[in-house]
Amino acid sequence: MGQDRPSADAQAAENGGSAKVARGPGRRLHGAIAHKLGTAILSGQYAPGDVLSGEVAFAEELDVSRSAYREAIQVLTAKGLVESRPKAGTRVLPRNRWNLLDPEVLAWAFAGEPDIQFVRDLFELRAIVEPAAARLAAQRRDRNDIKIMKDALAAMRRHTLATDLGRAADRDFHNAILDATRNDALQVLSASIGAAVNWTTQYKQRARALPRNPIPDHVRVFDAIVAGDAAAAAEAMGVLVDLALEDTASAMGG
Amino acid sequence: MGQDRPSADAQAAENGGSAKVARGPGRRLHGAIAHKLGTAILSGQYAPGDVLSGEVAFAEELDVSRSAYREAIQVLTAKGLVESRPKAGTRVLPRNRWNLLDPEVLAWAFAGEPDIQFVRDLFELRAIVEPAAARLAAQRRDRNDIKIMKDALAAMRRHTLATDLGRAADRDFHNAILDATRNDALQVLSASIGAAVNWTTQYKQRARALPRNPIPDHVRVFDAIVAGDAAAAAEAMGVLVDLALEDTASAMGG
DNA sequence: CTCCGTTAATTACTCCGACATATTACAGGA
DNA sequence: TCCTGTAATATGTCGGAGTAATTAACGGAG
Repeated sequence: MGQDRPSADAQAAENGGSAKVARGPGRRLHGAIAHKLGTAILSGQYAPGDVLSGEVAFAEELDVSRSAYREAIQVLTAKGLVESRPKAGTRVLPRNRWNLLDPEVLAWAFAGEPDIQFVRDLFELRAIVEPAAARLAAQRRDRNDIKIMKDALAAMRRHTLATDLGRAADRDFHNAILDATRNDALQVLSASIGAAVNWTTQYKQRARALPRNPIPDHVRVFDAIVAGDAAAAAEAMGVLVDLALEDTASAMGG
Repeated sequence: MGQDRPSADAQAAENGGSAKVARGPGRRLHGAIAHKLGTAILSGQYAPGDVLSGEVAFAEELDVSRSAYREAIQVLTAKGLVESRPKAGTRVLPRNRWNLLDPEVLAWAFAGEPDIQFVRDLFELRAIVEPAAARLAAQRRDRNDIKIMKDALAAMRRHTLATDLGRAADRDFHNAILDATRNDALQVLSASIGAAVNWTTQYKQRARALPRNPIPDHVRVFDAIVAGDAAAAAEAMGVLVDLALEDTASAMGG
């Protein structure tokens, strides 16, 4: 919820010199510049160690003021993508300095062709975190958590996962589980990964036949959490993650 | 490594009006402003929903230019702490929008009195992630990984954990494990959490008698990884995390 | 010839003042 | 009461000037 989806703007290449940044609605100019540069870095267009052109040159090339350009650079710096030093210029940092779990960085990473290896890493992390979250949720959920999950599950039954409403219900269900863990750090982490991973499924085809009805698997997780059975909840969630992995793997042809 | 430790500048309060920002060496002005505001937000000095004074007013109050102030705000915006809209002003976002796993945000969170609940959340997350990392490391480590871990372990034996060199060796050991997982996302996550958690142990007293010799427990992890025994590696790492938890709990009086 | 201190050039950093834009709030009319 | 248009206000963007810091070149001493 609230996560801005990556807009694949691969058509913005080669305008023949005037590389003006495209600012969508509600997006400030410096935000658009950050998006442009961020996707360029994440896509490997700029490699770690590369130095960007000087402020004046680059700002002029993008046809924006130096202020806007600098504010964009501050954003990239805040996310660990680049580092600026007087005389040395602004250079792209090594990949292990990047805040790969930052929601915006994840969005940039999936704006273009997602890196297979990175997707694998994220799924691996998800397979570690999500079952543990379900385990905690089973131990700490209260009546209110259960009600929210129940409603979300009912909504999932009404609308299929191929619809927006269905996917929203799916998100609500998983968010309810995260809320029930009573762990802010886990919540933030899982929400970011979940959003990013879901983008991969939408990447190739949006509405295609799902491999199998996901409702029963969700119900298993729900029942285990309601029963307070931590082990069963973790196991059932593991199945759910594996299912999503298969789905994504087939969608990406891996 | 490379993680800047939070500098507890609690003395910077109440200067009687001239709230000039203190910029340490190597820290730009906008970075100092971001640090000041970031710690203020993380410490609860500004609550979610609060609106900051206008740009001109606040910049003047801090005795900095509007440009520098704005660049600092962009940093905070990039980390999900605040949101600025024309006419509405800049307001602090709800806590679940904060990028709590951002290294700088973690540093800000631990710059003052760390929130007990948040520390508990981080340890919980660590207890989930670290054993899993050890499991993967046991499956994927190569000869080079083992050599680095071995050297770090030897350094840990020479210098105790009470020394800087000893702690550096400890970091090297754990970083080597993370490298061996071959998972960038896991690496970034665990490095952030590990750094933050270590700050808590240094918070109260720096060099005090450790509850017990940590070397044997580290050796158990090392041996399991060398042997490629995933289950044993995860179990041994779990012990290590629990040990750190006890250590921190006693240090914080919980 | 090597090493070290000095100098100079380049680059980001900071400041300033003005204008543009978006959003809210208010007032007026249907 | 609700809707619409208008005005006020704070952020957003711009261009330029001057400062500070760091690197690299240079020159002299050993």
